[in-house]
Amino acid sequence: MNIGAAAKASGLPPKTIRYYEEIGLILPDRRDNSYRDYSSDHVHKLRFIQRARSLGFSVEDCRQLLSLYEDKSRASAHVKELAREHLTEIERKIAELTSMRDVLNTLVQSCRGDDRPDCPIIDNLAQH
Amino acid sequence: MNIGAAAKASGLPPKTIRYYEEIGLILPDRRDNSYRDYSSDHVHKLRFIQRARSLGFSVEDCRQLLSLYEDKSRASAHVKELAREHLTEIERKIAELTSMRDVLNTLVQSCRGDDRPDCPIIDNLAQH
DNA sequence: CTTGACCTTCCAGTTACTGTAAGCATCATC
DNA sequence: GATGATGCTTACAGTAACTGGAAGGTCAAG
Repeated sequence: MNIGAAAKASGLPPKTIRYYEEIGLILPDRRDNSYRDYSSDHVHKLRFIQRARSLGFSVEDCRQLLSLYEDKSRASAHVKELAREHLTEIERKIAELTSMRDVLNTLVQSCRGDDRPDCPIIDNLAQH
Repeated sequence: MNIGAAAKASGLPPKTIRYYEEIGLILPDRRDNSYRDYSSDHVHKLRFIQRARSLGFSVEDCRQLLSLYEDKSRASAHVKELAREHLTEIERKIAELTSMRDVLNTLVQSCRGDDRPDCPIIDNLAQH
């Protein structure tokens, strides 16, 4: 399967798939014309990565997850540990963004937003 | 004031302050010995930026905000608009992360996490 | 006069791609 | 067989916002 077809099948852009090859994540075969050749197993793994990425796992996490996926005898505790660390990190980000949102919301609410120059948002930034 | 002192006063690392000079955000004076020299106004602006960055504004947003801050006659509507766009973006990110968290949470809950190989987390990544 | 802290510049690395350009390969059509 | 449209190849540059490190100049204290 050419890279274009693999892209459609996996939901990833060709550029991204080439990038994954460059960093040694998914290494396709090559045809005589030097075209990349993706098997259904390759595509399966690409989709695996696509899904993990959509859950916010880093590419290095994906590498780990793939190798855990390959290792049919590994303990599920290992996977769970990775997922839980990631979950913790996501929760940290949510908390950070939520706190930003609350402050910003308050500031935006308090600004009249008319043609006059006085602005509680700028004032707040300036005073701290 | 040397960069080290400006760093302490603004809460930003010296490296970051140099970077802000490099991109033309805060341009300090120079002494004869080529040391950077920060006035209290410079430090004030550095703190302004630090605060805006901590609310998640991009560096380019900070540039805009600084120029709005400088322009004493600009309409507050202009500032509010910028803040509201940023707020929208933050809310989008929160929604995205929350959805990731929910899925991950479910998966982590459903995985026993023992020494056996079967793992709903990996299964979920693989099946999609 | 030396030591240590602080300053300088410059270059490379980070994350995960994305854009662009120059140039083959393939395929459908005439 | 020629042609034009895709699709493929590589290689290089750019993104955001720093951060780390190396090599070397400056300054105050002892």
